[in-house]
Amino acid sequence: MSRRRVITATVDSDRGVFMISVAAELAEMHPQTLRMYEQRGLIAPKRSAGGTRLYSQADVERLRRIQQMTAELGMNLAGVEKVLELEERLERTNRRVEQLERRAERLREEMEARLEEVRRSQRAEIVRYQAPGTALIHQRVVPRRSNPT
Amino acid sequence: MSRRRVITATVDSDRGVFMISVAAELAEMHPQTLRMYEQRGLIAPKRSAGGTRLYSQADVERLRRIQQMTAELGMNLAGVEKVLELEERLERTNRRVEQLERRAERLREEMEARLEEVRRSQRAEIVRYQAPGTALIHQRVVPRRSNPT
DNA sequence: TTGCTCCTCACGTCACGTGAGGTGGC
DNA sequence: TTGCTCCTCACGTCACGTGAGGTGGC
Repeated sequence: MSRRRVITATVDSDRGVFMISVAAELAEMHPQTLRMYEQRGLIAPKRSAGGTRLYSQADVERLRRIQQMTAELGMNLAGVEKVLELEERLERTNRRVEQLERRAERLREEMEARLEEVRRSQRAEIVRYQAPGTALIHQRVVPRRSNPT
Repeated sequence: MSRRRVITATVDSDRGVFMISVAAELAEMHPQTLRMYEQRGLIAPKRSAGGTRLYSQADVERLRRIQQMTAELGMNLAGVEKVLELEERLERTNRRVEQLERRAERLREEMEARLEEVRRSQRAEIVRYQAPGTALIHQRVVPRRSNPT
């Protein structure tokens, strides 16, 4: 039985919490590689007051994505940069598609509702115009007690 | 004055028309590089019956795109491959956005038209239902010659 | 024959990763 | 003091481009 305790901490994914050795281990990279990536502008960790790099959860995830592209796909850093940019653009566009689809659905429903409303008011108008006719008939056939004018 | 004649030929952009030396010159690449790219699966020119590579206009454009990524951006071929794939996906998504926008506009117009149609038919109904009312009034105020029932 | 094509092999260059080496502050 | 951090420099490896070298068919 292991005596190791597992501690789960919930922190803002953008908050710098890991020093370079930890971030490197989490991303399965050499610490020096992380420094190099920063110099190349691929990653921008926070810094402590003393100048120590502090990587956030989001930073580590980005590093793992980079690691995947370089190690598994064999891409160089210029390619990684371009791909990260394109993926971001693609994600934005995908969100736009979803937004448009939702909007179209809402528009359709709204229009349906308005059509229904118009139809209902039309029926109401028909009733209103029938009612005076009926009232007239009643007036003529059955004399009411109170009769104005 | 130059005696060089400029000939403009219009051909299917997917038809193989350039031999490797011409394609290489148009793409500003070394012929050997084109052979390498083919081996790597980045480009797939047609072949003549004798086995000579025949590059289409589309092939040349693709080569120029690759040239831009490798020479200008310094990307390696793994990155080029990934970027080409992502750009294709992005383009498809962009077309989808345009399609959705057009569809939404058409839907809006169509719904507007239907609403208008319902309103018009409603007005028609009102007129039709007012008419008998008016007739009743006339019946009461001015006795008609022919009176059914 | 000339100039292209095809192919394979090999080498130079450059990017990238990583290790060494020296420094400084919890 | 130990173990981390910071930095710069340098070297090994590998991908890529390109040249050489030999072949064959319009």
